[in-house]
Amino acid sequence: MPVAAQVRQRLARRIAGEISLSDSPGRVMRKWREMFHIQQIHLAESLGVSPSVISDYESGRRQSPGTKTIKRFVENIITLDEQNGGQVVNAFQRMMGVEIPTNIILDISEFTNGITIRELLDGVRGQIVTGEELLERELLGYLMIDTSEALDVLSSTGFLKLFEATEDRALILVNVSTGRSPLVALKGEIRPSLFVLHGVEQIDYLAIELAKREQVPLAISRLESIGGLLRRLQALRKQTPNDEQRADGYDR
Amino acid sequence: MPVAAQVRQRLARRIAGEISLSDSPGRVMRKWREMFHIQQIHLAESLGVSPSVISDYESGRRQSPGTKTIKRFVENIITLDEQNGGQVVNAFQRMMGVEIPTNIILDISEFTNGITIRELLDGVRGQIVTGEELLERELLGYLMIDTSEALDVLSSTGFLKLFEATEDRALILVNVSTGRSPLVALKGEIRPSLFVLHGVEQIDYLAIELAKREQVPLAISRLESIGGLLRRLQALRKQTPNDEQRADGYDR
DNA sequence: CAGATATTACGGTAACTGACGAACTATTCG
DNA sequence: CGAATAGTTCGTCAGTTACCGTAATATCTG
Repeated sequence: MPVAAQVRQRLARRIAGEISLSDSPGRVMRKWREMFHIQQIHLAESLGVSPSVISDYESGRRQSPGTKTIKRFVENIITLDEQNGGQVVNAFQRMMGVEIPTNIILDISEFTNGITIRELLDGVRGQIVTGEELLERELLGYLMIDTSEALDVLSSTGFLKLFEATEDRALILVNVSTGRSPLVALKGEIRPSLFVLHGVEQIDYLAIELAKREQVPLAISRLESIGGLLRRLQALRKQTPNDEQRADGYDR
Repeated sequence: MPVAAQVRQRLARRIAGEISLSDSPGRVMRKWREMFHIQQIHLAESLGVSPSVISDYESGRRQSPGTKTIKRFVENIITLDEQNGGQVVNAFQRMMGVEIPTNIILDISEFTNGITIRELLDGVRGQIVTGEELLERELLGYLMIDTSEALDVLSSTGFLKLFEATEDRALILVNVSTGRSPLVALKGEIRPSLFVLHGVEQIDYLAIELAKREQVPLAISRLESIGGLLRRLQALRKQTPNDEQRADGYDR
């Protein structure tokens, strides 16, 4: 089996398993649909059903969807992403080796055409703290994680693996208190090209020192909400859509 | 989360995912029930339903079981095994790191109280080919794999990992042609305590040489069918049942 | 081959899924 | 604000699931 198909299958099994074992399958379905940046309408279209059906599942009106439904759901979200250049599947592929619990992942994507650190920071209203000289470096994607959750479930080697998995990408840490804990895990050679902290009141001096010493750009975002951050990241993803695949008049 | 719970969860997700994505969920359910050495009657009892219900699922009368059903099914087979000493879950735990496709696994279990190589060979009517001096070594479990299938899907490092995962255990290879291909993969330090080949007409001279050189006992089984082999292995598993858990008069 | 054990096949029924569509509510943006 | 966009709610209904129980088969084991 080709590698791509294998990754696809592993991811599919993972999602399907999570849905089936959940006490509220609908919530998990929603989580994954959102992780794949797919709207109900587009998913519905792809499944050949009315959008209200998706909403009924996600809201829990249907409490125990059958395997056929789950299978169609999982295969469709993955296929839709693949048709879109595999931005999410490919990003996940890097995570697969790491065994990261998906509940710490708030958002993940590759950029179809890389964007620079400067462009990303402009997009999310981020202020660079250290590493100004690297603003023109290209980012291939980003990963946004829930730091407080991650600190609970990840060991320091877990963080290290996360850093390795985000090589050449931006690691966006939200729900950060001081920034110290994640940054101290920074040891290996392979690391993200950019750290963005969100939700810090008082940034830790050691975090800044470490970022300087380890030569990794560090920025903070002072956006109000995580939702706003997410929306701005979406806008960056969309900047260069894969036009060949778009014949239906929609501009996703 | 304790390690045991994590293994349990990973296995549960895997099974649930496989069921949900299958075109015939019932067949997959049967596969796993059998892998866990649980009878329909006992599973039904544990689920609080009539045995015909299980049969209906497995035979495919119900084509798209709901998540509730899948969840209950998966959790019950795992719990039943755990109540029984975790013979299968623990055996699987060693496989988890290896990422072995489950379709090559025909049977897997730990022995609650180890048995010797001699006892196992007596039980399955096996004839030792080389390694007579090691007949009194203890085996902690066994793994039975479909060799022809394994040769298709496993690389030689895949085999090596399989060998590592069966340290102190018996590796029973069925559908073997000459025994050469699996044995040549034998290189590392960590390896099964016993190879049993089933279905060989003419055992390969190189296989014997390798087993001798690598000091690993090699035996062949001349039993008619794989089914017979499976049944005899069952008998060995049952030899020392975990009596405290048995208050219902059944002798599983 | 008998007798026990395990599994299947199937008719029946209440509850629920899978789907529609129309009306409704948020949210964003010029 | 008003339109556009995204998602929700809900009545409705045909088809299916989830379950039972019983009778009919397999499958072992002595």
